[in-house]
Amino acid sequence: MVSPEETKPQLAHLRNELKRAGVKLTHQRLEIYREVVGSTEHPDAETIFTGVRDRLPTVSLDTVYRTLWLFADLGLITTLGPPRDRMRFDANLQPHHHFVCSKCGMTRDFRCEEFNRLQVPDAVRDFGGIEKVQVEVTGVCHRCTTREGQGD
Amino acid sequence: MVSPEETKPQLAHLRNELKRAGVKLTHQRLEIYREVVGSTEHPDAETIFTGVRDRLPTVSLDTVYRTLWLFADLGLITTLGPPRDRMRFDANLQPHHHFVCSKCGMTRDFRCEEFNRLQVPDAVRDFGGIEKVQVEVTGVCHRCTTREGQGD
DNA sequence: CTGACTGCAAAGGGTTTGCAGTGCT
DNA sequence: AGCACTGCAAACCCTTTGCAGTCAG
Repeated sequence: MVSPEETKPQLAHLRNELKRAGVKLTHQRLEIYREVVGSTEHPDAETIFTGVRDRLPTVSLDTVYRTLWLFADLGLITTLGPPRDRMRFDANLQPHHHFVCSKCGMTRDFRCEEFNRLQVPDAVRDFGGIEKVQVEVTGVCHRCTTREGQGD
Repeated sequence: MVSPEETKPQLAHLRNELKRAGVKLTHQRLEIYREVVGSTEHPDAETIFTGVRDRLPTVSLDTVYRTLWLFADLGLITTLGPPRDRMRFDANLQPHHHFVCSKCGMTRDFRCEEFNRLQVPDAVRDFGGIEKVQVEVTGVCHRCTTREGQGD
């Protein structure tokens, strides 16, 4: 958690972006924003929900979801990993890396010897034992690029 | 899809591993294995389900799930991305990379200038436009390492 | 004031589980 | 023949949606 002082400049950013998007700055949005910005872990909706309950006793979980997605749409936060609506399986046991489409979730393997040899910084070892190092390239696949702009 | 010929040596591997684990090689497991190994995309359970229906007209979706998780437990396949499926949010907009615990899903950011400068192979551009390149380090965090072996 | 926002509750969709019949070893 | 495995259906959990009252601008 971060002290209120530190998040002040970020709150100005929130105010700005919401105004620019033409949406209202509500008490809920303010507190949810403070909660997610103040957390260095990568909270799920429920964690945010629990975290803001002290300050917003009547807030509901679905408002947390709606608000977080609003922030994500405005570019104030991002989501972790590919759009993971379903579990996906991978029979490729060789070292490889991924290209993931941020629109549709399409995932393709590619091989790269250079990436296979990546050395992780020592500090990362403080988190735990390392099993695998994979590069994830995010972008928009050709199909989604083509579809863009024309009526879905 | 891959021709039956190509998957033959892999099937021997399946037979081996199942025997070693003391579980039976059933018709369903064989076909599901062929389906997932024969796919270079990263199919979800439903896709596998549809794919094996021709050969297994009465198979059920839950058997597909059980079988895929069995394979994953035996190390015959892996799953894509972190283990659990709650959506997680990230307020860190700076370029950064992730350490992810494969047991509990705990995710931590780390910064690495060298990783920020990674050049992706040209061939990857054929998949689509590139927005972001992130390194994902998978391992087991200290907490899970400590818990290992002792009764949860 | 007024339209956007919230809270409630119920629906939705992917995944898992309990149970009894089936079939492989 | 025994026992793991499968299919069925219902349960489960996270997430989204429709609606009516509420609040920011």
